[in-house]
Amino acid sequence: MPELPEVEVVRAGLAPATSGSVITAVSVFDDRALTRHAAGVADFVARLEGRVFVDAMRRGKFLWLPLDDGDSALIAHLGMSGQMLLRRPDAEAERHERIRLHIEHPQHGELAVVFADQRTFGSLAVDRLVADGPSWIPTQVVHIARDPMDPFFDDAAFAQALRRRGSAVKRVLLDQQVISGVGNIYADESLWAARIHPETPASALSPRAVMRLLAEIRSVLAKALAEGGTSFDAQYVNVNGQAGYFAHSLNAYGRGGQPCPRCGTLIRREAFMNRSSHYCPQCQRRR
DNA sequence: GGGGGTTCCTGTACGC
DNA sequence: TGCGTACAGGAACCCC
Repeated sequence: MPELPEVEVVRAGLAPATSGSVITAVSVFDDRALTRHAAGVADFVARLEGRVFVDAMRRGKFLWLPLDDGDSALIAHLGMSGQMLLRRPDAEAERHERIRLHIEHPQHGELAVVFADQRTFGSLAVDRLVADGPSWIPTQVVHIARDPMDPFFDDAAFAQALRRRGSAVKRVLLDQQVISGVGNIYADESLWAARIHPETPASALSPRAVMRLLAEIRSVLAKALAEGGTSFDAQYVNVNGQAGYFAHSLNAYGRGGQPCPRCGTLIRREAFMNRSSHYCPQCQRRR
């Protein structure tokens, strides 16, 4: 499932091929892939064809490629199963291909940027850029908090936000308006590393525990990024269709019934927010 | 505005 | 073999 490390791998993979490329043609095969683009397919195509990508940016799980008009960008959210793939221009259609952008790069020549998405929770859109402090971000990303790898992430504001919330700390970690980029996998892994029970009220955490948690979030995300992200199946791959290796390094997520790598107690899996939480009942005591 | 539940979607795994 | 069902979960949306 694409969380921050997976989206960053995709961004970094796209950047060298897309930056400086002119968009020569756009094909939309399934308009459900444009749920974030309210103006529809024709408008989406018209706003892209003939434009040049100038960069590749990311905040949390949102990815965007600013355009040369200076005030808009192609944005992408991969949802559960979205993929951005770089293909030869004549490559056969992917199984769940929804949109294909034909681009031409001054050095690399013609390429296809393919947006494929099995569960159709992902979407592309062309969005307007607005100023956000020193940077420019799409309007659809304005409400998303900075992610913990962002140099402008405010540790003190994060701690304050947790103090104000009585919800389970895991629920708060998944709130992209408090901290972005963390999803179910890395929330479970970070809480395991920080020895915090996922149902602990955020406001009950000591300042020291909050800082320990934030440090573990950063550590887990950095390790996952270094290993190319987490792949369980073909759902997450980089722009070349290759899987990441971090699934081999998971300590809690997906390990229900297996021994905790730290103490040997069996990892517990519980329903939580219409999904699953994985934690060690010994290391992560409920307060 | 915080809190918590529901909804969207499709492929896979599993039980009968 | 075939059918039905549970499950995976990001984020918008809703009501309290």
